[in-house]
Amino acid sequence: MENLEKVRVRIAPSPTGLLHVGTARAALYNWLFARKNNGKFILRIEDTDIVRSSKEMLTSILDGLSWLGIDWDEGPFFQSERLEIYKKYADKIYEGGKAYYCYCTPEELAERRERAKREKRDLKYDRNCLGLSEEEKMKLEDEKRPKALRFLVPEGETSFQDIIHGQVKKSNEEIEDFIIMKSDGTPTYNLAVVVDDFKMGITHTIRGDDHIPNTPKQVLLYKALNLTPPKFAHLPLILGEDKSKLSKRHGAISVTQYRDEGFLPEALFNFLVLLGWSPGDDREIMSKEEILKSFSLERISKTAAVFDVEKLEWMNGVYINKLSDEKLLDMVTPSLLEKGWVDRDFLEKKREFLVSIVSLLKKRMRRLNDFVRYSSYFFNDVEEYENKGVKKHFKEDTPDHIKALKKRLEKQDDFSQENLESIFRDLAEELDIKPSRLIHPVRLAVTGETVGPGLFEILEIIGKNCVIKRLTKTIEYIKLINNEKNGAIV
RNA sequence: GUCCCCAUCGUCUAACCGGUUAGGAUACCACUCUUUCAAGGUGGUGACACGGGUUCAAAUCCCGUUGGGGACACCA
Repeated sequence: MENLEKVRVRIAPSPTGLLHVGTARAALYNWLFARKNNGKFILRIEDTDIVRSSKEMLTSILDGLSWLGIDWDEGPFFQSERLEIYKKYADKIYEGGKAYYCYCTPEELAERRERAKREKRDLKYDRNCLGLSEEEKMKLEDEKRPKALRFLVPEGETSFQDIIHGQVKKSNEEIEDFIIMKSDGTPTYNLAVVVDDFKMGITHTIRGDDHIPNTPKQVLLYKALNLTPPKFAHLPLILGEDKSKLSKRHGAISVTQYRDEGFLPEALFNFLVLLGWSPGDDREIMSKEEILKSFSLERISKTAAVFDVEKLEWMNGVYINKLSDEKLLDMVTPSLLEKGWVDRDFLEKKREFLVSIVSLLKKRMRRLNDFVRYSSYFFNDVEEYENKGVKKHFKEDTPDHIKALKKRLEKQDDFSQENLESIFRDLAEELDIKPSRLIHPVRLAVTGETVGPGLFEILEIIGKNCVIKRLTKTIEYIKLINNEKNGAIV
């Protein structure tokens, strides 16, 4: 309703790095806005910096978006394939007398900027080449000096209306004559976005806060070309724990990295959306459909948000627990294969066994990789016992207890957890010890660890043969350390 | 050095155009459950940056201070 014209938005990543979570979130908001308004979401690759762009990064971006469940209606378009178009518009600006050639070399400019900085002066371009006489220009042309095209910033003030921030104003005196065409004939970012956003019919430019200082420049270009700018919405930045803009030095920043670390796309999607937006009520765990239903640009906050991995982990745990055991098993299967704990044949024949492990471990998983961390003893022999557990639970009389237990278990055909529990408790009573004096040593014997799921459930899954084997091994082990202890005393 | 943006628990946030014991989530702590660790359940600690206005009434509107962040490339 709010727009008579069809909404068209875009995400325009540059393939000079992996898909940053900030870019991903901007993509999300754009996508949500497009879907919400029945509009189009366009993917454009800003690869005019040929040197720094790479194919791998492009793949990472495309994969990351797809993985998150963000699909695009048009594109990907590549700016590197549209160079003639920018040239045409640059010429138009030049012919209109709104731009001039600059023969200063990048080195000269950098030097001047450095000096300005040292002398604590403003580092704006000094319009050196604007005042060039015809002769001077001819001379430079004869020398075949490379030239860049600079936009001639007019006097006055430039402002724009931002959906999130309201009106933003800037005096043109603060804007330097920025370059729109580099000397190699490629456009500069500010020209390229303007031309592309116009050519692609973009109605709303939704992007990071860090672009606010660029926006007046772009508005100026729209004006110079006699075009109507799109509506702008500048998103708050995502910060690292130290409150500075999230970047490489904060560690994990790319979507693919989170994928590889065992996060679910639904969880990351949900988490990212809530970083800077809320539905207005207390809901947090929200499906894509729910989010879509309540999403609006107006509810996006202005304040930068710290990326809190702990909360992401919690949310991921919630999503993991929503999965069925079967589905979750499928998701952790690759890591089991990779570890070499199972093979194809095993997967097929022992599916029930695997599902029961998943069901046991699911509640304590926060990432998919937690599964292999917690499940080793279901697939491998226990090679060593946790040290502090040995001290605490392997006592002088423990071998006798375990021996007695082993004797009873050997007679059992029913290895159900209920039956196991009564065996343990009965025996403990007969031995006149607390059940825990039996439970803890056995857990350590069978898993090598002091913590984990309920013991009887573990025993049921591991099965009689294996449990007996491990108990036998433990009896020998404790005898050995007991002898050593006694030997040392004598 | 210049310009711009922002300001509610440690963190993410709610409180529609001024009236709330400032709500939720996470994290943390306690209790509970219990064979351990989690999960679950219950409870708790914890915030309107400061100073001026405007108003009967300000977290909310205005101004300033402070603080934080961002941008000032022939990168995007």
